[in-house]
Amino acid sequence: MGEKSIQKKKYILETARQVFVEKGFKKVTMKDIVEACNISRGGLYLYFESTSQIFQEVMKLESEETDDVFSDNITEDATAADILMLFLQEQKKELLRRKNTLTQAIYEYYFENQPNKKNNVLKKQFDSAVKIIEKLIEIGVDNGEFYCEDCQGTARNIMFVLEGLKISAQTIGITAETVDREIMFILKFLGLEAEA
Amino acid sequence: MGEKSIQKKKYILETARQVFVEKGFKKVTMKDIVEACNISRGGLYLYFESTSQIFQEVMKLESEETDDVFSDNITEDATAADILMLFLQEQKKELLRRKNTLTQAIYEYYFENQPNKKNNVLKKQFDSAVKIIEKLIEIGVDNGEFYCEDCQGTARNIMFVLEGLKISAQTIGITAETVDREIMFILKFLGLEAEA
Amino acid sequence: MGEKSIQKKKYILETARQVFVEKGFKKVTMKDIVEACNISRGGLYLYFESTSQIFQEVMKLESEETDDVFSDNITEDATAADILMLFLQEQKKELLRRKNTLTQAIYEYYFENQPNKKNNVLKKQFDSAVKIIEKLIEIGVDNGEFYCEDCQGTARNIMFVLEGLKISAQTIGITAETVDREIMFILKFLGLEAEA
Amino acid sequence: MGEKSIQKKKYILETARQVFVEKGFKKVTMKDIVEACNISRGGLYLYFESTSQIFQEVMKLESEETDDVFSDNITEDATAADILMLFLQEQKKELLRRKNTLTQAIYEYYFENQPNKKNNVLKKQFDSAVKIIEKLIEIGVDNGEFYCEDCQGTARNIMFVLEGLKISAQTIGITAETVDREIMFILKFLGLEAEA
DNA sequence: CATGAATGAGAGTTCATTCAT
DNA sequence: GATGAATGAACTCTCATTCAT
Repeated sequence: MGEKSIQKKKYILETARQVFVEKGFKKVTMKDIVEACNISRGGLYLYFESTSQIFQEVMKLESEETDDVFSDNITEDATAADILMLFLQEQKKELLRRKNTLTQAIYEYYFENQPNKKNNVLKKQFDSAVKIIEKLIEIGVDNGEFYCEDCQGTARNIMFVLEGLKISAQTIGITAETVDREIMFILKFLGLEAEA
Repeated sequence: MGEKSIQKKKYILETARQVFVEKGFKKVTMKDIVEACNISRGGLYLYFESTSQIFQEVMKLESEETDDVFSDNITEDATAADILMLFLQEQKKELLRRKNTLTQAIYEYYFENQPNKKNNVLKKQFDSAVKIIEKLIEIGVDNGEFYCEDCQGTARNIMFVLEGLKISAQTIGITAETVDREIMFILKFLGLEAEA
Repeated sequence: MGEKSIQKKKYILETARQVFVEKGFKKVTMKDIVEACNISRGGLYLYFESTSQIFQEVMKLESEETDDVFSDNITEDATAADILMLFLQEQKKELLRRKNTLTQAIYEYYFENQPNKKNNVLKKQFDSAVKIIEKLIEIGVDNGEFYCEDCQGTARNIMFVLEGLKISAQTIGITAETVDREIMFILKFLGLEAEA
Repeated sequence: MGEKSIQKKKYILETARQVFVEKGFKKVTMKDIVEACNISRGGLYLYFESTSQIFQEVMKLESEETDDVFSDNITEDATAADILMLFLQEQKKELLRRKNTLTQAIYEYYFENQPNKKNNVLKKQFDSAVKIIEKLIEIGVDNGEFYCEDCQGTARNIMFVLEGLKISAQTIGITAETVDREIMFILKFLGLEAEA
């Protein structure tokens, strides 16, 4: 596959991403993507053979690009509390962003694909996030910033709360206040008197 | 509509429920339901005019039938802790039941319908659950069973954790241990040394 | 068939008439009529077996009821010119009445049924109208009211003009002025200086 | 759309025309046309989206092709009477042609579309025909061929008679004699002793 | 590589007609 | 007589997928 092909493939994935953002996963058809990309019907099949495959590659691209909220924004002398706060604010932004989110599509995709299967990417992301938060809390505890008896349990709890907020955002709707309240609840639990 | 019609309508709803359990909401077609019910194409349209309408009535039936976990099972001398425990165990059972659950279908339905709209039933259920748990905790605190500074915040937090577990069960998969750990985390937070 | 049955049949025909007025002939379904009559689906079949049959009976009823514009309204001492004028004014009213007319339905019905067949009722009506007008003109000529060389030809011509106006009313639309102009044209041809 | 597409579109329109000729407008389905054209169900939708659209284009094609009876057949030294006669004979041919006529379909189409609306093509054709005939009569009068007091009125009258004959041909049936008689009536009115 | 015409399966929906009650 | 539930055929329309160019 030449350079040009790679470019085109990337173009298709980026355009398709937008389609998934707008329609979720299940309702997207090859035709939708063809039309969004302004390419020929047959053309799409040269690169991909199903919406499932396209969506998988969209998610892959997404995770490659989003990667490191942390490494990008963290200064030398940031405290654990700073970093945790940064992470939570990042999540808040994501939660409240109604558009430009793949959230629904990802949920729909995982509804019918591979829950419990090995290499469930979503699970890996979840677990890795738990680990990072755990470490962070441990550091905070060591520094005397936080108070926490069960760092891993707390990290896991935080992640489930975030998941709960995420799905609620898509189904019952949540406001900035709701998120702030949950964030403050978490921080207070860690012994911080937070002002979100 | 006669008695017989009512029976048939109920039969269709129960059969359709199973279809939604198996395929979620978006992918279900009128044809799927017709075939599952073993009735004629036109027959279904005598009772319902769209999968959306059917699904709404399925949810309604569901909520009517599930209604009162509490009132049914609570004895005179149950403590607040007993009742909370009962509630959490009930949730656990629901969470782990992979089959026979409308969860995915409900999420899919709300993905494309009425988030943020008035009379979002899901939201009402969520809010009412928060209130019940809040009351329960207050009673527990008054009785000296629990320790809790922010009853409402805690109730809300519990519900978001449960939501997080619910969606996780459908996407990344969860085990009984995961649920138990979260339940214990909650109980410990309320000052109970729990044995799940 | 009892008295009650006859009443019901008449009720159905009158209600169906309205349906044909609104939708023409081809697009009317048995269901339309059932719903308009507020009777049961099976019930209609006890009396009629197709929209065609119903329409035929509607037309029959119509012609029985409309019968005699002439006999009803003509005074003893009316002149031929008076009567002709009365007839033409009657036609004008009918032509301009956009609603409550079976015209379209009748045309549609005859489009697919029996043109050229014996007992084409429409043809009989046309021919009989020509004859009446012819007689009228003859009387007028004898009385010195009209001038006319070819009474039958003129009568026929008048009827074709009226047909032309009738179909034009349904397709290109006509105004009262258009009708008046044509009536005046006819009258002038007969030697009358008409004020429509 | 390539040359081939244009050819195919034309092929569909020509085939569809035949279907409309046979069944009128209202009863024609996309399926009828698909089958007549011997193409696939979806194929037709690549070119047209409804029977209405197809019919409109059929009429357009028809009018483009029929256009100029006059310009094609009129010699240098033709008199007004010659031309009028030619026109009337042309109409006669059309009137008596029972098959291969769109007449019924056109009537049905206009029954449910745009009577009285702006750009009612049928109305424009009618009005333009009136104008042409009027001019023709004026020329004839100037040349001493015709006698006529109200050229416009006469032209309009001729057109309504022709309309009357046209609809009568479709509903009660007419013979060549009937048409001839009407043509002679018209010619005599203009002062010509005609031999149809 | 790329196009887009073409196919045909399949979903939605409506109705004429029948038939048990 | 009367009802209206039920059936199944027929129609509309959309798409995944293929294939000649």
